[in-house]
Amino acid sequence: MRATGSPHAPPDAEWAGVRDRLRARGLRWTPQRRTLIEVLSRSDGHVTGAELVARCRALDPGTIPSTVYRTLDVLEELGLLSHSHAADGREEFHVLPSAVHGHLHCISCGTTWEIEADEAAALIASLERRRDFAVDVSHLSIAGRCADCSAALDA
Amino acid sequence: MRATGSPHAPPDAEWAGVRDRLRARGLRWTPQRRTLIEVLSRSDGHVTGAELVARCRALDPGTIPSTVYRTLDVLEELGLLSHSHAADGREEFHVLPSAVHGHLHCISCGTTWEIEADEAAALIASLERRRDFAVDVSHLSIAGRCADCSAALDA
DNA sequence: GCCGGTATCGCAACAGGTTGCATTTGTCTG
DNA sequence: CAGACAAATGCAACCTGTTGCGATACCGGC
Repeated sequence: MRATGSPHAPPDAEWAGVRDRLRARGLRWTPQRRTLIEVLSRSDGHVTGAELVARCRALDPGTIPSTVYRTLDVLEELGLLSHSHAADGREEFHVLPSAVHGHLHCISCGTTWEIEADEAAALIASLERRRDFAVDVSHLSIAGRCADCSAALDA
Repeated sequence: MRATGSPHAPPDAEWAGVRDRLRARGLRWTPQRRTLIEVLSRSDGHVTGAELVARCRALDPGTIPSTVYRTLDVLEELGLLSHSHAADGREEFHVLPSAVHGHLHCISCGTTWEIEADEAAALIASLERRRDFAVDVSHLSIAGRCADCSAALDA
């Protein structure tokens, strides 16, 4: 069972093209990158950096963290990934973002939800207009308490 | 030169009362906490955790980081501080928040600005209504590019 | 002014990430 | 297919915080 990703570009095609996309930019296709791509293509939704390192190590015990993090940076530049920070500041990666979106984090239960760009459109427009500030929506991370946790707290 | 803080409660009065506020809760007034309060009373605006540790060490070279961070947690519970995360995930503390507010971080130059709660009111109300999610505005941190950096990038 | 309970401290180990640098290795060219 | 250049890797050290635990020292009560 795998996420289907964006309707326009099937994920497998995306991943299959990575090699050539890298080369086209003068970047290289290495075993370490292959391993990470393999992990990512099986991942869905939100994953922390540490989690990705762990999964790479499962495929290749020789995996070095700094290599993984550097490769993640590269893939983010290619647009295959976006990252934000969870409520505690840890990195959270989002694979194959089919649409630009931000995240909602519950500080009680730790669950994450996506928020679509249009949901934050008013805020973004206001900041753009009043401060000439270009918001990076994909990095937007909002902390708070979800409905369930609020209810539990009242009880 | 020192920030004047909230109009209702002059900062010095706030800091002077900390000792009693701690004791009233069964907490203690220790030399280490005194040092940190001293540092905070001279700080204005946004400070990173590491910066606070460094300033404490300047007053007392024997300062231990974990003690500082634990004390910061305590002071945050008392409402004397709030913290959020900069665009890179590092902790950023805001001293004596006179009003609940979020932050704007430029990913290019690293500058931070405050945004008032009413500026994000539409977003907050919308999340509250549509998702029953209670946003923690003081923890809200928005990354993007400021006017100056956008202009510089075009050139 | 001493005493005892417990909040706090200091320390050491850990966790997640980043950085600088010497070495290795993809990849392009001929 | 060999050679050379630059991109990536591996490694080690570092940075910012966090956590567990035994030792210390606040502080309220007698």
